[in-house]
Amino acid sequence: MTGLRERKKQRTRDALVLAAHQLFVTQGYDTTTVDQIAEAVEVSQRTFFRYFANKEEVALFVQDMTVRRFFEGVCARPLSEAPLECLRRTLDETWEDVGEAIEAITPLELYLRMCQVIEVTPALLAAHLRHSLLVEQKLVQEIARRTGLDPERDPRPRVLVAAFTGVMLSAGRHWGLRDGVSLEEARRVTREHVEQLGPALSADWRQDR
Amino acid sequence: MTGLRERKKQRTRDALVLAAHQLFVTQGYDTTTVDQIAEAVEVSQRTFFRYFANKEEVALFVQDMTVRRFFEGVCARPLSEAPLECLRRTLDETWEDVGEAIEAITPLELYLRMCQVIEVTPALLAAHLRHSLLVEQKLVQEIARRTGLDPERDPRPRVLVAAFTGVMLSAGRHWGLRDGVSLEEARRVTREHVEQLGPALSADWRQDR
DNA sequence: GAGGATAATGACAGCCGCTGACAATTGACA
DNA sequence: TGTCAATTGTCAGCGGCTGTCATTATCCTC
Repeated sequence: MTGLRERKKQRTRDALVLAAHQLFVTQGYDTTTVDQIAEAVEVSQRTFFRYFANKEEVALFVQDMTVRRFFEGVCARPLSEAPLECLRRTLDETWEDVGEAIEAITPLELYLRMCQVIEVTPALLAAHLRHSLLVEQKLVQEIARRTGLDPERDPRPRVLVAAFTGVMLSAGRHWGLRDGVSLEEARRVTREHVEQLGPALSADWRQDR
Repeated sequence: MTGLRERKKQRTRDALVLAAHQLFVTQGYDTTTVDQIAEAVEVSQRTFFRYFANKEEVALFVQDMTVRRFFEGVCARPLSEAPLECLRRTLDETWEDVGEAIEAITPLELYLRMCQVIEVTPALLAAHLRHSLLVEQKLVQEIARRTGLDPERDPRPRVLVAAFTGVMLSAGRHWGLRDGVSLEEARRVTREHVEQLGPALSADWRQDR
């Protein structure tokens, strides 16, 4: 099914991601040069840029994959579910799959530490937010499709998705900036945040949680 | 009150912002070099980088100012208002002030066109999102202060602010990517989106708007 | 299994964003 | 007016990124 050429490319790409992650995590993103990454994999700098459009991309490669998985999960849900419910359920059910997909490329612990690097590196944080926005737009299209609304005219798909992804990013950030990070902890924090979406918007916060 | 030196700096900064905006709007962000901006104001490239940390900063200078105004508006509101209400009211009441503040630096129409450039330029969009995130964090602190909650423990300030700014960014984007842009239109679109925050989260979208 | 078509890589040159260092100029203030 | 501090220009240089072209490696067919 896959020729030698194809497999070799895959291996090079994975090696670049792995080497980059290790360098970023140990010595920081800004202080790591593309030359160092390329050298670690024994390819030329030019080759690196044939695999990744820029330095950010290799740092966000795994991250982007997880987000893409989430989107695909949403698309696969039954149409009977209400929009918000659909997003929430997908979140709950994609978690294990994503964990496996990550470990196919890089050790889980390395990825988790990379998440922290992303949060504290302005350039990466910015790129991460932009990438999330792209998926957000695709999500709007999907929610509109599911509900049969025109995404250009009815603001509700936009509003729902914007609020939801805003909260998810916030949760991810809150989790990533803590000391101990684990997939389970991420899941817990994210769920907690999404659950608070309704209460937080209510007029009165008097009642204790 | 201000010495000659001070005034000169102010003038140089404004001139750089203005020249940059004009160049960005007419020939695009990526194709405009810092050298061109510096040359238009007749300063050295090195001087440009003494006024702005990077090329993005000059492009987002006015934008950032408006966001900062909004934040200050929130801080000035009476404590009696509920969190969401406070954000909504601030939005409604800062609009004219912001318009004036913009025109003190650059023609309004130029700024509006610059907003569109930001939306279609990946690097600027990313930086814009990151800057918004910084303000988001400050907003969380402020909302927590107003409600007397611990922003580290209670997720509601985070969740509310994340949802709110997410929707605002989405509204801004929806507005900026249209053909005709005006301040009034922006206000209308933003208000509409924020108003839909509650309905969009409800389980059932059956009822027509 | 030899051949040519095609794809991946390396080497090189060069642009642009950005920074450090130092000297020259300009405004502030006694 | 002279001294001090702030602002600026110049220059050298690094790192991200791209175009180009020759070289090498895989693929496919006969």
